[in-house]
Formats: sequence, C-alpha cells, structure tokens
Amino acid sequence: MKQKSDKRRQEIITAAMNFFAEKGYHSTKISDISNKLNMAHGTFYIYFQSKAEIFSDIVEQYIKKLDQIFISVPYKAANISEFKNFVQTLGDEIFNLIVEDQKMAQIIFSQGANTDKKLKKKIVELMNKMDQLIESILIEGINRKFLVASMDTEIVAKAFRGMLVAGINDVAMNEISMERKERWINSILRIGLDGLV
Amino acid sequence: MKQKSDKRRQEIITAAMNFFAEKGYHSTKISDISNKLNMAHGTFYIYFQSKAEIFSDIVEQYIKKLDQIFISVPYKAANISEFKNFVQTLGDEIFNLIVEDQKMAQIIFSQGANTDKKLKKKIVELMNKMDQLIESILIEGINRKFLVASMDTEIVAKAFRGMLVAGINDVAMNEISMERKERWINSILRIGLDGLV
Amino acid sequence: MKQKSDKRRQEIITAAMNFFAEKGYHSTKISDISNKLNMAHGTFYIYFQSKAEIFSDIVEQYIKKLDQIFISVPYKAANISEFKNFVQTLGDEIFNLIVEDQKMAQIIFSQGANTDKKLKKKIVELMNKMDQLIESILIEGINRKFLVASMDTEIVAKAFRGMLVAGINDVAMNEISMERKERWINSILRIGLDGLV
Amino acid sequence: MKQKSDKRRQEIITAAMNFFAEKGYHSTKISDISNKLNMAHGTFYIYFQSKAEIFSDIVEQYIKKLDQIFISVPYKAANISEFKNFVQTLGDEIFNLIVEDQKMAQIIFSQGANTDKKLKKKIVELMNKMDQLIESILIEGINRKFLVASMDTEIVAKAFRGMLVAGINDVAMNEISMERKERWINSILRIGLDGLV
DNA sequence: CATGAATGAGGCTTCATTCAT
DNA sequence: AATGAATGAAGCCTCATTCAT
Repeated sequence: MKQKSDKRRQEIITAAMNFFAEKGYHSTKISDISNKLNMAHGTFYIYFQSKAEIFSDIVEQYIKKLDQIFISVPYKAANISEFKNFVQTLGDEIFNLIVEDQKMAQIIFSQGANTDKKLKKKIVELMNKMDQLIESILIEGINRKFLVASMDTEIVAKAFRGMLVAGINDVAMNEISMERKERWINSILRIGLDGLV
Repeated sequence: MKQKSDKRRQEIITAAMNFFAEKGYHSTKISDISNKLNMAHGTFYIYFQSKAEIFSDIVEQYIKKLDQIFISVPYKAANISEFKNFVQTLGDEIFNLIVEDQKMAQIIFSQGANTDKKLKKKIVELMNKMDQLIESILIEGINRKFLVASMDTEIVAKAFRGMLVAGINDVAMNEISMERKERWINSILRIGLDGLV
Repeated sequence: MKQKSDKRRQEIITAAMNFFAEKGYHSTKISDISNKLNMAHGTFYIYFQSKAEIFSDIVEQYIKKLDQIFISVPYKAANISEFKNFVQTLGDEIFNLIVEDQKMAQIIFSQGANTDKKLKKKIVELMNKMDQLIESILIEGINRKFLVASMDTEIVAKAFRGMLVAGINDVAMNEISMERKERWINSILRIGLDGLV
Repeated sequence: MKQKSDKRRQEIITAAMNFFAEKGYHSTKISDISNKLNMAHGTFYIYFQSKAEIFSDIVEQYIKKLDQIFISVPYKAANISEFKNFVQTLGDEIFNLIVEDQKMAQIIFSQGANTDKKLKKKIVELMNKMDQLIESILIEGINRKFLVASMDTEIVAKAFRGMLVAGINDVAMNEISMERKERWINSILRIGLDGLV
C-alpha cells in the first residue's frame, strides 16, 4: 500500500503548499489542510511529524531542484555566443521551474525569511549559493574576456540574483504567462549585455 | 504630557522594530516588547490598539519616508550627465535611509510578506510604487534620449527594484558599511549604464 | 491455532511488561508494543480489549503467583526451629518469584499505585493480602509462644511487608544477584528474631 | 501585590497536590485544577511553566522538608538511652511531617516512581538519602556499642526505610490519627531494639 | 497613565481504538 | 488472524487582549 500512502502524502504536501503560499506559514493551520482534504487532523501526523517538518520538507525539495538546475545546465562557452546561450538556457530553466512549482516559488521567495530560524538560515544559504554560482559565471566570463574585468563581481552577482528573484516573484504572482517569462529573460539578458543606455 | 507620551510611544516602536526585525512578526510577543522596556503588558495597549496596528504603523512610516525621497530629490536632467547625477543621488538617498533605519529595512524587505494579508498587500503596494517611480525615471530617460527606447520598461523597472532590494538586504545584513553601500550604488549604476560586456 | 495464538498473546504480555516496567503505564504506547513485536497496531486488539486490560491482566497474574506462594509453602511449626524454617522458606519463595519476574515486580512495587483507580485498588488489595498473611503468621507465632505477645500485630505485619517491598525493589533494581537476595532474607529474619541491639 | 500573587500560587499548589494525591500525575488535568479554583486554565501558566514543573516543585519542596528533619534533629547519644531518644525523636518528626502534608506524602511515597524519568530519579535519590542517613545512625550505634556489630548495615538501613515508608503510607491513608502514628513509631522502635522473639 | 493578574479562544499534538481490506 | 490508515476526543500550552485597581 506504499502507493496509496505516497499519494496521500503528496496530497497533503500540495494542500499545504497552497495554504503556505496564500496565507503564510503561521496563518496556515493544520486544520486548514485536513479540512481541505476531508480528513481528520490526526491523519496529518501520520505523514508528517509536525507543521514545521512539512514546511521544511517543501522548502528543501525546492532548494534541491534549484540546485539541480545549476548542476545540470552544461557549461559550454567557447565563444561569446555560446556564453550567451548558456546564460539564456540557465535563466530559462530557472523560470521553467517556477512555472511548474509556482506555489513553492511564492513560499520561498516572497516569505521565506520569517519563519523558524533554521528555515531562514536555509533560505539565506540558498541565496548565497545562487550568488556564488552567478559569480562563478561572471568570473568565467571575465577570464574568457566576454565580460569587462572592472566589475565588482561579488556585488554584481547579488544584484543579478536580486533581479532573478524579482522576476520569479513577478511571474509567480501573475498567473505565470510564458510571454511574461520571456520578457523577463530578455530584459535581464539585455541589461547584462548592453545596459540601458 | 504629550511630550513624555510621545517619547514612550517611540520607545515602543523602536523596541518592536528590533524584535520584528530579529524574530519576525509572529514570533514577536507583546511581552517581548514590554519586558524589554520594563513596563507592564497593559501599557502597550495605551499606545497601540493591537499588535497588527504597530506593525502597520511601522511599515507605513517607512513607506512615507521612501516616498519622501522620490519627491524630494530634485529632478533635473537637462543632459545625460545631469540625469546620471539624479539617479546617483536617488540611490544615495535610498541607501542612506536604510543606514538610518536598518531594522525597518530588514522587516520590510526580508520578511514583510508573510504576515497578515493586509500587511502583505501594503508591502506589495510599496514595491509597486517603487516600480512605478523607477519606471517613470526610465521613461523620462527614454524621452530625453538618454536611454534606449527598445527596453521593456515595466520589466526593467522591476528588475532594478529587485537589485535595489537585494542591495538593501545585503547592506542591512552586513553591519551597514558605507563602503559596501558605495559598491552597490556604483555597481547598479554601472550595470544600468553599460551592462556587463 | 490455539497454540500459536497463545504464543502471540504471551509475546504481547512480555513486551508490555518490559515497557510498563521501564516507562510506566501511561508512557507506554500500544505502538511501542506492536513495533517491538513487528506487528500492526490493530493486532494488539485481537488479543486484548484495551490497554487497561493488559495491565490488569499482568497485575492479576502476579497477584495469583504471590498468592500461590503463601498457599503452597507448607506451614509446619511444631517448634521455633521449624517456625524459623517456615519463615525462611517463605521469604525465599517470594524473592525467587521476583527473580523470575523481575519486570513484574518493578511494575507492581515501584510504580503500581499511580495509574487508574481500579488498578490502584487492586494493588492496595495485594498489599493488604500480604499484610494479612504476614499477620496470620505473627499471630500463629504468638499463639505458639515463639513470638512475644505484646507486639502490635497489625502494624508489625505492615512493617515487615514494608521491608519486603523495599527488598524486592532493591533486588529488582540491582540486576538481581542471589547474593543480594540472601543478604535481604538474612537481614529481615535477623531483625525479626533479634532486633538490632 | 506579591502577597496576593503568592496566595494564588499556594492555592494552585494545594489544589494540584490534592488531585495528584487522588488521581495521580497523569490523570490530573490542568483543567481539574483551574476548575477547582474557578479560574481560567491560562492562569495556571502564569504561576507555573508546565504541569511537570508544578509536580517537580511539590516533590522538591517535600524532599527539602524531609532533608531538614535529618539535619535539624540534634544527634546526642552519649549512652543507649539518649540514642533511643534520638531515634524516637527522628521518627516522631518524620511522622509529624506526614501529618502536616498528608497529600504530599501520598504523592511521593505511593506513586512517585512512575512519572517522568527526572522525577523518578529524584525520588530514588530521596530514598537513597534516607538509606544513607539511616545507615549512618546504625554505624554510629555500632561504634558506640549500642547496636550489634554483625549486622549488614546497608541492607538493614534499606529495610528500616521500607518500614518507614510503609508506615508513612499507612498513616497517610488512614485519615492520620496520632494514635496510629504512635503505634508505628513504637512498633518500629520495638522491632529495632528487641526483634519479635 | 500604569499595572499585571486574569481571561479564553484557539492552535498543536498524541494516541487508544476502529474497521475496511 | 492480520493489517495499518484513519479517526477524533482530549490534553497541553500560548498569547493577544481586557479591566479592576
């Protein structure tokens, strides 16, 4: 009956994600979740040890997925054109993830920081990891002479992550249209490549 | 009496801000605040109607300050050099505000969204206002031919707001050094003007 | 089938005893028992109607055993020497029971009283029965002139039961060594026969 | 208002003691206590951090009192008569304590062992301390030649503690009559001095 | 204005017991 | 006989808010 059990577990996760995304962690009651699924609240505790645990699980799942993207997109950049493609693909993948897991994105990016300290830390870690990955791309670009050497890579990396997060939120809050996603990717790339002037 | 009363009110706000910034809205108890100030719990309710109210007050106060900046910085941009100066001054002022009210920045930018719906809405409003103000600057720049006409101003405005927020958080989290602030302003301006290539 | 069924029933009792002895009645969960035996929770209820029932069963089983001892040890006391032998044999048997069912002893003597009223009552009954049996031995001894007539048999019986219980606990708590058991029997007899002076 | 506050605290302790003594720790609900005192259950938590804490407090208070007795009774035993007096006084004081705090005695001596591990440990410690104190009296008596040297002081001390505990329980369970108390003291002393033969 | 004891709605969690398979 | 998911009564505890002093 593992199958059935897993299905129920997933139902709970889905319901929980919706509530977390909509009302935030603290305003979401276990009873919201159990009522939504027409089950006794005790049932929740068969699948999760606590409310904190399910939140933690959800966030962790998402962090792994994001991590995966940075790992899986092949870094090929023999020339500037390939470098641009790489960056574009990366952006694409990240936005696609959000399209898939819109609720999760909202949970993590629009309210992450203010629950338990442990989770806050986890989310800060995620941000730091994104910063590092972006910075490594910048440095690579500088070494290959695709990017200007004079930039402050630490800050610029964070700035781009900031844009990314804003984009994620924006796309997640607007019923997620592909068209909007494209606009974000194009704009960010454009800013990166040419600036606004 | 008014004087003394106002002083006490401000003390409560300051204490509350510190706790909100550190522990988040839900984890901050009225007793945290009253204990910190060595006053009875009941006293809090002489100055504020509820916990939600003080949070709301704090955020609103901050929104006004931010608003003030956009209003007060004189918009003079007869030529591109003046335009650059204007943008730089604006950035300077915004970061200065954060230096002054570090705790508030943390409250609003790193954990604002996940409290009550009303508050969430208010913070979204703040973001939207920033977007609008930034977009108006972009449009002005385009009209004056300082900026390229082909950009997607709506998205670009949000992207820059994203950078700004990332910068605010970064500066707020790092004991606020002037030097770091300068690095952010320079980097953002540089990105806007020249891109990374 | 009966055979197998009985075996399973006994396994449950054994597991339950261990947990009751270790954690007490209230802290022992049905799931502790079923997990220990690698069976489903529901299975427990095939063999016992409730948690209270199994506890009751365990205690009752023990009471019967104790009872049995008092019945089975032949009361021969034609002279003081035989009387001493009788008392010694009795003590021996009682301590032997504890050696066999160490866990039960712990359950009953060191934590029995604080569960349900019904159970408490049962344990008080056990104590009372012990008191009566001891008192009857005392009275017999007095009648035969082996013991001094002036004693307060009711109280003295309870006092000796108190020693017995202390001894049971002590032996049960100390990995049950035969040597320690002997020390207890000797000391109690010695106290009874000669006092400490 | 410390006064008033202390009064309420004491009321809660008294009510709690009664319920603990009657129903045991686990069967006593916070609502039993608050209902009894016609107060909201939340009020309980103004005075005590948790149910475990109040129980712990009660036990600890009692342990201290018992401890105090052993400390306060002056040990004078120049001759056997004084030694007897000393022992008698000690017994008297201990039983008097029980007369005063009948409920506490029941809590500690008839059900102590089976709540939290911490408390169990505390009660075992109490017993051990009693054992040590009694043993020290025995050894003192032996050194002074008031008592026979051949006894097994460790075991005998525990045996007498066992009698004491049985007496405490018995007196506590029987509406506490002075007369019964006297019978116990006399019987225990008599056993100790002369044995039963 | 200040106090702080009191309130009680409401949340989280546990676990004995049931029952459809 | 056995299973184990589901149930839900019941308990512990929190904390924003009130109010008599």
